[in-house]
Amino acid sequence: MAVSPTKKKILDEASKLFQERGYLASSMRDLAKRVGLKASSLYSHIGSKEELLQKICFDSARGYLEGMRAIEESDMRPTKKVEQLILLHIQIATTDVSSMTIFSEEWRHLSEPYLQEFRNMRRDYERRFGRILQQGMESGEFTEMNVTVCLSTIFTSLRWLHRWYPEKRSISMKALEADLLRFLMNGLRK
Amino acid sequence: MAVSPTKKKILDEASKLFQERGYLASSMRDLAKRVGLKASSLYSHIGSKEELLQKICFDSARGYLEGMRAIEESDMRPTKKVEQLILLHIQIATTDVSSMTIFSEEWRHLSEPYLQEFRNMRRDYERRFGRILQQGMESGEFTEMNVTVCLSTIFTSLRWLHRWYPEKRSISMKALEADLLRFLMNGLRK
DNA sequence: GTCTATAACTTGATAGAC
DNA sequence: GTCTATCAAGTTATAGAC
Repeated sequence: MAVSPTKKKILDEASKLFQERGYLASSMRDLAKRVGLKASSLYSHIGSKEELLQKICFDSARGYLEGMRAIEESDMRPTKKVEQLILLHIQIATTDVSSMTIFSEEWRHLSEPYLQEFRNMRRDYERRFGRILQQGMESGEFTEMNVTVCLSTIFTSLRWLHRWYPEKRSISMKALEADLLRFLMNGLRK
Repeated sequence: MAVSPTKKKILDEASKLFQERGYLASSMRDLAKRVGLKASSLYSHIGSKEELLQKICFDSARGYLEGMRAIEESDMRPTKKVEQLILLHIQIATTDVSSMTIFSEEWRHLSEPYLQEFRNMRRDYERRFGRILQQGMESGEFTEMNVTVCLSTIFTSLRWLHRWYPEKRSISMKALEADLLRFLMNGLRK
């Protein structure tokens, strides 16, 4: 299971490169240059360009799903669960910026059957998130509204983090998290 | 200023194609096939592939900026202004789905000097939107929080519309707009 | 493992006949 | 205006020497 240092470097640089330019606009020559190799040498460590995208996408997906399971199994109120889920997204976005971007936007360049598999995992996650929102509405903690609207709004608004974060550090991380969490929880309340 | 029917068809199909697959993943041969021509024939009507992207991006930008100006010039309260801006976004997203997507995500494939110009227009729009939010906080209509956080959250959450809308029609357009508006205005209130 | 060389293919765009 | 033919450049990936 130990990953060689070169392979790790390739994966790290690929994450950054795909984030900056997008998967399609990133060539294996660009990647090799950043790693300090010729393009052909990359293939001693990896099988293909898409394999890199697959690894990034599915590793990220695993992170979300594990976090979701831990929260589901707890006996918190829906309000607290949603708070924890939002904090999970924020934490992933701020600790692993490049993967988050790729996970959010580049996954559609996966080929089958990976594309289908990714979509399934995503839908599973969304359904489980939606179920918690539903519970919160039924228990009267949240205002009644279309679950898909809430869900999509929360997801996409958590997605801007990965664009914004690497740039400005004028506002402290803690303050940012607090304001974002407050805005979204505010949106749900009665 | 009249655009020939063929040119219009090329623009329309380009919008749809770029939205579905992304700008880079769309080839001129794909586009030609949809239009019902050979790739080389496209160049009797347009100058280049990027010219299509430019037109889509800047036409969209114009729509937002015009809407912004009308709202700025009115004498509504900040709350009402923000409501109107959100409705403007919803309206653009639901009437011109493909352009909205490209405007949101594909603009970065513009080359200079268009890229710089686009960024400037975007920043201008964001600043003006931010100023209204600031006014609302100062007047006590909105809760005090980081303006960039509000702004980015509102923008990106309005952006999911263009992914969601073409698919599901189970919820009526009016209900959707109402819930989304409510969620976001809720997020701002004290 | 890394390199050079290259295969096999796709891309945007052009030339020139009709 | 549309076509066929083609160019020039770029792509992922492989072969084989070292």
